[in-house]
Amino acid sequence: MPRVSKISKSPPAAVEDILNRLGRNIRTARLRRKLSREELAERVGISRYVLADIEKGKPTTAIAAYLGALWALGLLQDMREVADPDRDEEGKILERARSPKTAPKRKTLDDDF
Amino acid sequence: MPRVSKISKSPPAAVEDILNRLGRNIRTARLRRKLSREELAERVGISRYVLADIEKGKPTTAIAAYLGALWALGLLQDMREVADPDRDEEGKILERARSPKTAPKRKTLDDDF
DNA sequence: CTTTTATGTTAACTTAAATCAACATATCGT
DNA sequence: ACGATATGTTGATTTAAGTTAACATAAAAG
Repeated sequence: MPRVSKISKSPPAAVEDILNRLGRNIRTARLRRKLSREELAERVGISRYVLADIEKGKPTTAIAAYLGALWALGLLQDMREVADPDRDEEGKILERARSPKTAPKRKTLDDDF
Repeated sequence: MPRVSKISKSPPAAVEDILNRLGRNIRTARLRRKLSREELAERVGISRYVLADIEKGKPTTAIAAYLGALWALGLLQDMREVADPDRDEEGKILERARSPKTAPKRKTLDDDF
């Protein structure tokens, strides 16, 4: 992507790690299934060059290409819970602090005077 | 990405679903943390426009932008197990079929004649 | 060894991803 | 109501992502 973002040019180590990991995992899954790059790429709908980039963990490659590879390998379901609000404990705490779900008990009756 | 791949132009429904989900989840996490698009985008190292694309689930956006958003929200660890070979049961079966890990028991002794 | 098959590398080309500026329109707090 | 902040939209610009072709090298299969 032109005017390449900082995040793509030099991603934080954590992001780079995940990217390399993902690439390796996709490669492993492909080899286990005895697929060549060309075969898998064709099923995904990309060129073999992009699949090579994916296996290398290239940051600037379109997310759909990565997800397409997972999809063609039958591994897309692993993405379903990513950033799931139900599992985002940090977020839930912050939300609760703002708008307490349990209605605060009134100390006194509304109409006591 | 120019010469846009088929997978990006018209992703399979499953991929589109995951993409929309991811976008929504990132948005939810951002709002819970009371961050504006501009604030989060700046932390990620992208423009507010790209973050808007991400929350819409745009297929052609660089994977690093998506991962950067997860990272800035403290949700990147959700990606660690995606396509993990240890959890790829389908792949493990295929591999086992090819090269049986348990050495096949010899029916007869090696030196029986 | 020889022939496939898989992958690496380079170069040329097309086109849209990402940025910025400017303005419009919510949405929120006071 | 008001002003401030957040987000939507448009157009112009830049530049690299993705494609193809061609050739090189590596690894399997015969």
